[in-house]
Amino acid sequence: MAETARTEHRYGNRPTMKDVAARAGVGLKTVSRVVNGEPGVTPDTERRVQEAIEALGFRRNDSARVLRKGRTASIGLVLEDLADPFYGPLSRAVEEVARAHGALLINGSSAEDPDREQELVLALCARRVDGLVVIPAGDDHRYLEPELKAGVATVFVDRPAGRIDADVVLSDNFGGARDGVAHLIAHGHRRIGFIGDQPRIHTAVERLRGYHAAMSEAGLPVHDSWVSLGSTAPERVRTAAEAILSGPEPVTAIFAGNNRVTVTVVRILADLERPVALVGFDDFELADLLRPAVTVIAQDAAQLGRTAAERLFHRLDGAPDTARRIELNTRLIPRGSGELPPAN
Amino acid sequence: MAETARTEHRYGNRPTMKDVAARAGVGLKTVSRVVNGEPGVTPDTERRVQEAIEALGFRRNDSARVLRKGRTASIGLVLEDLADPFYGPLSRAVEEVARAHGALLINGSSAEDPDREQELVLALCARRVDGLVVIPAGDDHRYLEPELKAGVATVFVDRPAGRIDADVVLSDNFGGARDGVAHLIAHGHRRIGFIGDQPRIHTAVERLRGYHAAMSEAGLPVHDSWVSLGSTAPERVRTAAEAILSGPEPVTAIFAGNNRVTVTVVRILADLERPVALVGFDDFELADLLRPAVTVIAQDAAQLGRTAAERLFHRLDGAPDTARRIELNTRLIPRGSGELPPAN
DNA sequence: TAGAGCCTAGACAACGTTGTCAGTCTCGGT
DNA sequence: ACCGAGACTGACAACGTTGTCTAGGCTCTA
Repeated sequence: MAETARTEHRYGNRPTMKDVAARAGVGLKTVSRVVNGEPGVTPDTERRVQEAIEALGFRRNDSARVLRKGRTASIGLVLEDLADPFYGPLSRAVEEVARAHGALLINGSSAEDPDREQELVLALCARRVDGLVVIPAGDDHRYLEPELKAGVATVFVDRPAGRIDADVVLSDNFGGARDGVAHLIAHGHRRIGFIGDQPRIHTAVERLRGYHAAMSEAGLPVHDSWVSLGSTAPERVRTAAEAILSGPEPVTAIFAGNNRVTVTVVRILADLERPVALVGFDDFELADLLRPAVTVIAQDAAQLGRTAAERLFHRLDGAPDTARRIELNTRLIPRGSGELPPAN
Repeated sequence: MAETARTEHRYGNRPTMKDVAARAGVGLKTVSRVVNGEPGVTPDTERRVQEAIEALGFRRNDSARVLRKGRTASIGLVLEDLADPFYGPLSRAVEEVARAHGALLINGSSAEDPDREQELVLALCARRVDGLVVIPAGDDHRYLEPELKAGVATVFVDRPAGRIDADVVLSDNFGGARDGVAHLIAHGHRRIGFIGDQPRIHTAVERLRGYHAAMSEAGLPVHDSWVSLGSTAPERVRTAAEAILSGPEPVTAIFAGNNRVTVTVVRILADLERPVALVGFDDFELADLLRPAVTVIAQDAAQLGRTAAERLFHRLDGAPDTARRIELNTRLIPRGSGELPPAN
């Protein structure tokens, strides 16, 4: 009892079930039974084993367990940037679902780099995660084919998979953008700018498509110079915005293609004298406290994550199913900036 | 070449090195050598093996590898809430450092629940992560002793470990809060409120201590009703703020103990007629765009994460060292809300 | 041409766990 | 006293990989 644990291990080595068994004077398998709460162990034996576990500070090695059992009880999440506030709620939602299914979450940021995405995904597969939730950076996911065939459940979120048949959970980017632009039109705007993310990115293209749809449905022409797709770096957005706002036919309203663009545009408009209307895709914290408060097309990031993760575990729980495309609605939240009338 | 892969595996099973070896007509170990880029393989043999790998869609099973090698090349990060914008840059920074060291990041949210923290940490240990970065929720980490002894490098961030000797990386919470409150005092305030997080949380207590220090250094009394520690839920903060602002001796300025409190307070002050000065601990996006822009004590979350992760890998790279406490400076960013004069 | 030395390759054990199976012990019924 | 049933328990193989060790073939030199 007061006897201290003495081990013969090299430093850094951890006690194994074998060590526990030796100390408790029982067989290896009995320790395994105790550790896993399997039946068929006398209370007395169990107590001895528990004491040995306690004394040695034993902790089951899940790597070995995984090797034996085949399942890792962990899922991987690959997204663009952990630090982006849009992905916070999403990953949290995925984590909650994973937790509810007793799984851990391993995640990484692709930094919007397809090679890095692939590297990460394959590293996760090598770890034998049971499933993957991927917000794709690249547009060709054929490299995943062997993994899918091998049974790694995979769900894509926010953007569809490229050249491969897989589940995907999306927001209605087209419809959301169309609604947002239509909202500006309804408030009298005729010249509306669009500043979006890189054309490589599916959401950017879809939202641009929504913009064009709204304009054309209203019979409004679109001047090439009103549209700008590219990096969301503040400098790039600033340049684009300044061009759009100062050309021969300056716009009276801007539709911002995502939260980062919106924030930069807000900064720019704050320094401007004439009011320019603004609707942004993605809601963001404090949007309601700005003056004017920012009208947005909100998508429910947490719901995206939750839906994807649930779909994932649904697959893991057996139900083999054909790939499905789930699209979530967006919601227009009028707050002021999108209701400003045009100022010529 | 055009021959399709035919396998005898049960569905869901993945090819192993043995399968690859059989197909390539070589020994198991040769496959291992090719997969790991070890020398001593003829170009011709290597090609045959590569073809077999390709054809079968083989991917090394890292679980087995880990079991054999002892290191998992992964580290765990336990924080309070992935969705909290404060932790985004922090986890991203940890991830970057991990990546630079070829390690993956496994993370989870403790939801500020000590039991859940322990559960998570131990699950990570069972996975045999090489190291841990922990933002503690609890205040007793003796449960980690066997792990530390077994060589799991551990660094605590943002708050110190409880009842255990371990590395910790902190912001200067005391100094930062003192500076912030002193700033308000310098602008003429005498009655200053403090709304902070739960007293269980180290940072909350330290910041409160800073508040008291600044007040006492200025020879100002502190009325009990001016101070409120508790949950950061908006309703709680709102109640606290309303009490502080409406008592017999209403405050003319508020020091908000963290970003969530600050945001809620901003909302409340926006509905108020009389101007109330505000300094918040933690910077947040768009703080500069609010009117008035919000003066904050900024801590560098990314730097916290980076420092902690680097310390972790430093330990993993051999250097056994005594536990160290690293404290990072905070920075006062005056933006307007903290420079408002008192309005009686 | 024989022997040394090098390069390539494979057999085998080990990592720590779990599933299978067989052995021992106890107890109750006859 | 004996047998069968049932409850405990442990020996052993297997999971897929890597480290060690040895074998075989080749080249090079004396």
